[in-house]
Amino acid sequence: MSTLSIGEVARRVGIRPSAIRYYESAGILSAPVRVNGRRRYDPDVLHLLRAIGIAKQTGLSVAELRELFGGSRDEAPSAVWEELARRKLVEVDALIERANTMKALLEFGLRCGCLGWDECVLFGRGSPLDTAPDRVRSPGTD
Amino acid sequence: MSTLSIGEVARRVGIRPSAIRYYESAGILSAPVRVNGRRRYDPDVLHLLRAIGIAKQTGLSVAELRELFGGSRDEAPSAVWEELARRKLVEVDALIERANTMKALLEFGLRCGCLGWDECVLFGRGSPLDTAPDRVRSPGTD
DNA sequence: GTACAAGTTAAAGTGAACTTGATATCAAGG
DNA sequence: CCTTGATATCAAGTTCACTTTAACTTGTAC
Repeated sequence: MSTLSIGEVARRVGIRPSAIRYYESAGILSAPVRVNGRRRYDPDVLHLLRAIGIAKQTGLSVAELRELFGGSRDEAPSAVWEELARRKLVEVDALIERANTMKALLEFGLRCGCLGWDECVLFGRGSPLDTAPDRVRSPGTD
Repeated sequence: MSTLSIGEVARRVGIRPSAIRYYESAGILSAPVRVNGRRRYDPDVLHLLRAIGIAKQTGLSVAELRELFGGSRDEAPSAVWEELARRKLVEVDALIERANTMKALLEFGLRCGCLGWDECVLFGRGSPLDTAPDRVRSPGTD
């Protein structure tokens, strides 16, 4: 029915209209129907925007969002799409692992009551942090 | 022993010397001993920098890193520190949940072979994305 | 019909997190 | 002695992801 204004959509997903226009200009969202020049959205866009929100929060860049969500969505996922999705899946797994490490680190810091962080086993030999770094999308690590 | 040069440290943790100087100027790292003006690091800084790396990847800002890691580390965690750590723990849990949702989303997209994403149950009624957004540190969502 | 809220565009501005450039210092090797 | 390479400082530049501003059009309320 394409009944939602840009303001409605923005309000419902908790972002600003300017962000929606930006996503459109960035090729993440396809241009919606217009009535008298105003964008009119189908309610389906709410799901898409929420998916985009999740993806952003799990570390995907706008460029990656375009690759993942920018397709016309009128055809089945392509081989290129699958490639990216598989790569991203690996990275999301890595993120979950690091988040769990961070959780352990915070919990230990809260629980230990030790003589300062210097003494924490988490920062010493045998620490879960003692392994080589293995980062996701970290800029300037070339 | 404070035997590592800034270049050595950078190389070992996989970041650039400029990042280390930046962390120092930002109050995340305390200023190390200097020999002839050059920074000399104790190997312990490697653990700290790896912890900082993990924290950054789980969404903490430089300001938060300063609060968490910027202390002198010569005293036990303060009440303020505990407050922040507890808050961050909740956010990290939320991040893990969202990352799992993203994982499910990607796996579904890879597995479904449906007639385009429009048809995916993930984007329709009853989707895990159908719930209200609940974001962490999202800018401009005021 | 007039005011006002909400929409439009293009261009410029913003904040975070570093990086880069200019200039200078210093230790070691040939 | 001189060049090389790593380091130092400080200011300015860069990238990303939006937001804000300016100038203008529309739909709705009074």
